[in-house]
Amino acid sequence: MARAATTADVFNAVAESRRREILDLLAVGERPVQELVDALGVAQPQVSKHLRVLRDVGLVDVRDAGRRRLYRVNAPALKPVHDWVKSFERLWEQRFEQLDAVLDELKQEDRDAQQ
Amino acid sequence: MARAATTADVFNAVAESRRREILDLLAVGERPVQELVDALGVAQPQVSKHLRVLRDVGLVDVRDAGRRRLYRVNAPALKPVHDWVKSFERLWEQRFEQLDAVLDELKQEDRDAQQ
DNA sequence: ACATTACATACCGATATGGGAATGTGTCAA
DNA sequence: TTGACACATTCCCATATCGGTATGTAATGT
Repeated sequence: MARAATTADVFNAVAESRRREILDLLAVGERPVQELVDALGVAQPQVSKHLRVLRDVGLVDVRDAGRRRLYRVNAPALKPVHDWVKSFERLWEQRFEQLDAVLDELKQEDRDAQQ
Repeated sequence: MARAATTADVFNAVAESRRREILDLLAVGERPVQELVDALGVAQPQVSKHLRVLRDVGLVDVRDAGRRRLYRVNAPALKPVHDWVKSFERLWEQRFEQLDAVLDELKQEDRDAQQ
């Protein structure tokens, strides 16, 4: 065995920053490949390959329009990521509350010290 | 150039399913390495290496306890992922609303047909 | 028909990655 | 002190992945 296949799932597809950039651009609306190439400053084959990965995991859909191909985000495919991360939300809110408590305490001590 | 370094950021750290499993286990509470090894059924060195990656991106903290090392989640490190995904929330809710609308429409047609 | 445009795919090379096995390091127990 | 235990690190290997370049393919324009 060796490295596990990574482009096979949404988490890995999204792990690549270029692909996140692509999704960010498509979040605004449908776009042809060339626009993405221009916006990203990346060579066309690279963009097509990233789009291929995104398509394979269902993160984007395509539509033919003459000799261009219009890509768009399929947002619901991100739900697994959202749900997983959300399960930790409680934990970090807890953390921030604790931090707030500590800060309040420090302020209080500060006031006490000044009297 | 070649492949980009991937373990360097939170998105990639979390892209590996084993590491997500580790975080899930640690979400419950602090645990020594051996417990993770048992729970995951993975060899100890592999677990230690995954923990190393998680530590490097700040997703977990360690605490020495005798000859054991207790790991715990540092949830706030997940916020960048949460925030990014959340920016797409609006899009998929929109999608679901559209789906609901279509379903309602179909139901209506169904009722109409039965009359 | 031919050139051009818009994409996709194939191929190549460099490198990062994960698993396995072996080894190193520090701590506790007898 | 010696052995056992808990964990980290190192080395090796197979492979996936990314970028770059070249090529294939389909649609449009002349």
